[in-house]
Amino acid sequence: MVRAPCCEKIGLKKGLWTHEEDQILISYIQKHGHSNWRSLPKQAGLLRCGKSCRLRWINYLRPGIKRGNFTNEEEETIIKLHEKLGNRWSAIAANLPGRTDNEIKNVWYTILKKRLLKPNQPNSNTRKVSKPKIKRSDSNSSTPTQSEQDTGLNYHEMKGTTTLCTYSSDFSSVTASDEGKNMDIESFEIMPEIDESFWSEDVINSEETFQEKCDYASNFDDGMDFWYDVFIRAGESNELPEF
DNA sequence: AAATGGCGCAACCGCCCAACT
DNA sequence: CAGTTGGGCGGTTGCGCCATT
Repeated sequence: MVRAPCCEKIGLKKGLWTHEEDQILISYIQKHGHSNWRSLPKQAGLLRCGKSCRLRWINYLRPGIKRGNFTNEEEETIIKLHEKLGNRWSAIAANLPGRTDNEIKNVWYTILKKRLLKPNQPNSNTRKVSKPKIKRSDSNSSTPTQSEQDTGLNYHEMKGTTTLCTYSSDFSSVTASDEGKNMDIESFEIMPEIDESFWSEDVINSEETFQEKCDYASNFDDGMDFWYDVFIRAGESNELPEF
Protein backbone atom coordinates (compact mmCIF):
# COMPACT_ATOMS: atom_id res chain seq x y z
CA MET A 1 0.00 0.00 0.00
CA VAL A 2 1.45 3.27 -1.02
CA ARG A 3 0.52 6.09 1.17
CA ALA A 4 -0.77 9.12 -0.59
CA PRO A 5 1.30 12.24 -0.18
CA CYS A 6 0.16 14.43 2.64
CA CYS A 7 -0.85 17.12 0.26
CA GLU A 8 -0.96 17.97 -3.35
CA LYS A 9 2.58 19.09 -3.93
CA ILE A 10 2.25 20.56 -7.36
CA GLY A 11 1.92 24.29 -7.18
CA LEU A 12 2.49 24.49 -3.49
CA LYS A 13 4.93 27.00 -2.21
CA LYS A 14 7.91 25.86 -0.22
CA GLY A 15 10.59 27.56 1.74
CA LEU A 16 10.47 30.46 4.07
CA TRP A 17 7.21 31.96 5.08
CA THR A 18 6.52 35.54 4.16
CA HIS A 19 4.98 38.05 6.46
CA GLU A 20 1.81 38.04 4.39
CA GLU A 21 1.47 34.29 4.68
CA ASP A 22 1.95 34.52 8.41
CA GLN A 23 -0.78 37.08 8.65
CA ILE A 24 -3.15 35.00 6.58
CA LEU A 25 -2.52 31.95 8.69
CA ILE A 26 -2.86 33.81 11.96
CA SER A 27 -6.05 35.51 11.01
CA TYR A 28 -7.56 32.35 9.66
CA ILE A 29 -6.79 30.38 12.80
CA GLN A 30 -8.09 33.25 14.90
CA LYS A 31 -11.37 33.04 13.12
CA HIS A 32 -11.77 29.38 12.39
CA GLY A 33 -9.28 27.46 14.44
CA HIS A 34 -7.35 24.58 13.00
CA SER A 35 -9.60 21.61 13.18
CA ASN A 36 -8.25 20.28 9.92
CA TRP A 37 -4.73 21.16 8.91
CA ARG A 38 -5.04 19.47 5.59
CA SER A 39 -7.86 21.62 4.37
CA LEU A 40 -6.74 24.71 6.19
CA PRO A 41 -4.38 26.13 3.57
CA LYS A 42 -6.96 25.76 0.85
CA GLN A 43 -9.63 27.43 2.90
CA ALA A 44 -7.29 30.13 4.08
CA GLY A 45 -6.02 30.76 0.59
CA LEU A 46 -2.48 29.67 1.27
CA LEU A 47 -0.40 27.82 -1.26
CA ARG A 48 1.13 25.69 1.43
CA CYS A 49 0.98 22.14 2.60
CA GLY A 50 -1.15 21.64 5.66
CA LYS A 51 1.79 20.23 7.48
CA SER A 52 3.77 23.30 6.67
CA CYS A 53 1.01 25.47 8.08
CA ARG A 54 0.88 23.41 11.21
CA LEU A 55 4.61 23.59 11.68
CA ARG A 56 4.64 27.31 11.17
CA TRP A 57 1.87 27.79 13.66
CA ILE A 58 3.22 25.45 16.27
CA ASN A 59 6.77 26.66 16.12
CA TYR A 60 6.47 30.36 15.48
CA LEU A 61 3.03 31.86 15.34
CA ARG A 62 1.34 30.22 18.24
CA PRO A 63 0.76 32.45 21.26
CA GLY A 64 3.18 31.98 24.07
CA ILE A 65 6.16 31.08 22.00
CA LYS A 66 9.35 32.30 23.57
CA ARG A 67 12.03 33.50 21.26
CA GLY A 68 15.63 34.33 21.77
CA ASN A 69 18.51 32.69 23.50
CA PHE A 70 18.01 29.84 25.86
CA THR A 71 18.92 30.59 29.43
CA ASN A 72 21.43 28.45 31.22
CA GLU A 73 18.60 26.96 33.22
CA GLU A 74 16.78 26.00 30.09
CA GLU A 75 19.86 24.45 28.63
CA GLU A 76 20.46 22.52 31.80
CA THR A 77 16.89 21.34 31.69
CA ILE A 78 17.27 20.17 28.14
CA ILE A 79 20.38 18.24 29.01
CA LYS A 80 18.81 16.60 31.99
CA LEU A 81 15.60 15.74 30.23
CA HIS A 82 17.52 14.40 27.30
CA GLU A 83 19.26 12.06 29.67
CA LYS A 84 15.91 10.68 30.72
CA LEU A 85 13.95 10.89 27.53
CA GLY A 86 16.43 10.69 24.74
CA ASN A 87 15.51 12.39 21.50
CA ARG A 88 11.89 12.84 22.39
CA TRP A 89 11.93 16.51 21.75
CA SER A 90 8.24 17.08 22.14
CA ALA A 91 8.35 15.56 25.59
CA ILE A 92 11.28 17.74 26.49
CA ALA A 93 9.50 20.75 25.08
CA ALA A 94 6.53 20.01 27.29
CA ASN A 95 8.74 20.84 30.25
CA LEU A 96 10.00 24.05 28.75
CA PRO A 97 7.04 26.37 28.44
CA GLY A 98 7.18 28.52 25.39
CA ARG A 99 9.86 26.46 23.73
CA THR A 100 9.17 24.18 20.81
CA ASP A 101 10.49 20.77 20.02
CA ASN A 102 12.06 22.07 16.86
CA GLU A 103 13.90 24.79 18.67
CA ILE A 104 15.06 22.44 21.38
CA LYS A 105 16.21 19.98 18.79
CA ASN A 106 18.21 22.68 17.07
CA VAL A 107 19.75 23.79 20.31
CA TRP A 108 20.69 20.30 21.21
CA TYR A 109 22.34 19.51 17.94
CA THR A 110 24.18 22.79 17.74
CA ILE A 111 25.01 24.10 21.13
CA LEU A 112 24.69 21.45 23.74
CA LYS A 113 26.11 18.51 21.92
CA LYS A 114 29.09 20.57 21.09
CA ARG A 115 29.40 21.57 24.66
CA LEU A 116 29.19 18.04 25.87
CA LEU A 117 31.98 17.08 23.57
CA LYS A 118 34.05 19.89 25.00
CA PRO A 119 33.14 19.67 28.64
CA ASN A 120 35.79 22.01 29.92
CA GLN A 121 34.31 24.93 28.12
CA PRO A 122 32.62 27.45 30.34
CA ASN A 123 28.99 26.73 30.83
CA SER A 124 27.51 30.03 29.98
CA ASN A 125 26.83 31.29 26.53
CA THR A 126 29.51 29.73 24.48
CA ARG A 127 27.05 30.39 21.76
CA LYS A 128 27.43 33.64 20.05
CA VAL A 129 24.72 36.11 20.80
CA SER A 130 22.04 35.54 18.30
CA LYS A 131 20.80 38.65 16.72
CA PRO A 132 17.34 38.57 15.31
CA LYS A 133 18.01 37.50 11.82
CA ILE A 134 16.79 39.74 9.11
CA LYS A 135 15.12 37.39 6.79
CA ARG A 136 16.79 36.24 3.73
CA SER A 137 15.02 36.53 0.49
CA ASP A 138 12.44 39.04 1.45
CA SER A 139 12.68 41.96 3.74
CA ASN A 140 9.59 40.76 5.54
CA SER A 141 10.88 39.01 8.52
CA SER A 142 9.02 35.81 9.07
CA THR A 143 10.26 35.34 12.56
CA PRO A 144 7.68 36.23 15.13
CA THR A 145 10.11 38.26 17.15
CA GLN A 146 10.29 40.83 14.48
CA SER A 147 7.15 40.43 12.52
CA GLU A 148 4.89 40.39 15.50
CA GLN A 149 6.29 43.63 16.68
CA ASP A 150 6.29 45.12 13.25
CA THR A 151 2.69 44.32 12.71
CA GLY A 152 1.59 45.04 16.20
CA LEU A 153 0.32 41.54 16.48
CA ASN A 154 -1.02 41.13 19.94
CA TYR A 155 -1.41 37.61 21.09
CA HIS A 156 -3.29 38.67 24.15
CA GLU A 157 -6.04 39.71 21.86
CA MET A 158 -6.11 36.22 20.51
CA LYS A 159 -6.20 34.68 23.89
CA GLY A 160 -9.60 33.58 24.94
CA THR A 161 -11.01 33.12 21.54
CA THR A 162 -12.55 29.77 20.99
CA THR A 163 -10.07 28.93 18.34
CA LEU A 164 -7.06 29.02 20.53
CA CYS A 165 -7.12 25.68 22.13
CA THR A 166 -3.73 24.68 20.94
CA TYR A 167 -1.81 24.70 24.17
CA SER A 168 -3.61 21.82 25.65
CA SER A 169 -3.96 19.82 22.53
CA ASP A 170 -0.39 20.25 21.51
CA PHE A 171 1.12 19.29 24.76
CA SER A 172 -1.35 16.81 26.03
CA SER A 173 -1.04 14.81 22.90
CA VAL A 174 2.59 14.44 23.60
CA THR A 175 2.33 13.74 27.22
CA ALA A 176 -0.57 11.39 26.89
CA SER A 177 1.18 9.26 24.37
CA ASP A 178 4.24 9.21 26.52
CA GLU A 179 2.43 7.92 29.48
CA GLY A 180 3.15 4.34 30.11
CA LYS A 181 6.37 4.48 28.23
CA ASN A 182 8.03 6.44 30.95
CA MET A 183 6.28 5.71 34.16
CA ASP A 184 8.98 7.36 36.15
CA ILE A 185 8.19 10.73 34.76
CA GLU A 186 5.39 11.68 36.99
CA SER A 187 5.07 15.22 35.82
CA PHE A 188 4.11 14.05 32.40
CA GLU A 189 0.46 13.76 33.03
CA ILE A 190 -2.33 14.38 30.70
CA MET A 191 -2.97 18.01 31.08
CA PRO A 192 -6.42 19.45 31.32
CA GLU A 193 -7.40 22.49 29.40
CA ILE A 194 -4.63 24.95 29.83
CA ASP A 195 -4.86 28.67 29.76
CA GLU A 196 -2.30 31.39 30.09
CA SER A 197 -2.01 30.80 33.79
CA PHE A 198 -0.64 27.42 32.96
CA TRP A 199 2.74 28.74 32.13
CA SER A 200 3.58 30.30 35.42
CA GLU A 201 2.20 27.35 37.30
CA ASP A 202 3.90 24.93 35.09
CA VAL A 203 7.19 26.64 35.44
CA ILE A 204 6.89 26.47 39.15
CA ASN A 205 5.72 22.90 39.24
CA SER A 206 8.12 21.65 36.68
CA GLU A 207 10.96 23.27 38.48
CA GLU A 208 9.94 21.68 41.72
CA THR A 209 9.33 18.23 40.39
CA PHE A 210 12.27 18.45 38.19
CA GLN A 211 14.50 19.28 41.06
CA GLU A 212 13.24 16.25 42.87
CA LYS A 213 13.76 14.04 39.92
CA CYS A 214 17.14 15.29 39.07
CA ASP A 215 18.63 15.70 42.46
CA TYR A 216 21.55 13.69 41.52
CA ALA A 217 22.64 16.27 39.03
CA SER A 218 23.23 18.77 41.76
CA ASN A 219 25.73 16.46 43.32
CA PHE A 220 28.09 17.16 40.53
CA ASP A 221 30.35 20.07 40.30
CA ASP A 222 30.10 22.14 37.21
CA GLY A 223 33.28 20.70 35.96
CA MET A 224 34.43 17.75 34.04
CA ASP A 225 32.72 15.09 36.08
CA PHE A 226 29.26 16.39 35.55
CA TRP A 227 29.58 16.77 31.83
CA TYR A 228 31.36 13.51 31.49
CA ASP A 229 28.57 11.79 33.31
CA VAL A 230 25.95 13.55 31.28
CA PHE A 231 27.57 12.47 28.13
CA ILE A 232 27.97 8.93 29.28
CA ARG A 233 24.34 8.76 30.22
CA ALA A 234 23.12 10.43 27.12
CA GLY A 235 25.14 8.18 24.90
CA GLU A 236 24.41 5.06 26.92
CA SER A 237 28.18 4.82 27.31
CA ASN A 238 28.54 2.81 24.19
CA GLU A 239 30.53 5.20 22.19
CA LEU A 240 32.96 7.57 23.67
CA PRO A 241 34.76 10.29 21.89
CA GLU A 242 38.29 11.01 22.71
CA PHE A 243 38.56 13.55 25.42
C1' DA B 1 37.48 44.38 0.44
C1' DA B 2 36.54 39.93 -1.21
C1' DA B 3 36.31 35.02 -0.65
C1' DT B 4 35.02 31.19 1.90
C1' DG B 5 33.92 27.96 5.34
C1' DG B 6 31.29 27.10 9.48
C1' DC B 7 27.26 27.84 12.13
C1' DG B 8 22.56 28.44 13.32
C1' DC B 9 17.98 28.05 12.28
C1' DA B 10 13.73 27.50 9.60
C1' DA B 11 11.44 24.27 7.11
C1' DC B 12 10.77 19.89 4.71
C1' DC B 13 10.45 14.80 4.59
C1' DG B 14 8.99 10.47 5.87
C1' DC B 15 7.45 7.40 9.29
C1' DC B 16 4.35 6.12 13.01
C1' DC B 17 0.14 5.95 15.37
C1' DA B 18 -4.47 7.02 16.67
C1' DA B 19 -8.93 8.12 15.04
C1' DC B 20 -12.26 7.49 11.79
C1' DT B 21 -15.08 5.04 8.27
C1' DC C 1 -11.82 -5.69 11.60
C1' DA C 2 -9.34 -3.75 7.89
C1' DG C 3 -8.35 0.15 5.28
C1' DT C 4 -7.79 5.12 5.13
C1' DT C 5 -6.79 9.61 6.75
C1' DG C 6 -4.76 13.19 9.37
C1' DG C 7 -1.83 14.76 13.03
C1' DG C 8 2.42 14.50 15.40
C1' DC C 9 7.18 13.58 15.85
C1' DG C 10 12.11 13.05 14.91
C1' DG C 11 15.66 13.32 11.45
C1' DT C 12 17.63 15.84 7.95
C1' DT C 13 18.51 19.45 4.70
C1' DG C 14 19.06 24.02 2.63
C1' DC C 15 20.29 28.57 2.96
C1' DG C 16 21.60 33.05 4.81
C1' DC C 17 24.61 35.23 8.14
C1' DC C 18 28.91 35.96 10.17
C1' DA C 19 33.62 35.35 11.43
C1' DT C 20 37.93 34.37 9.68
C1' DT C 21 41.51 34.43 6.32
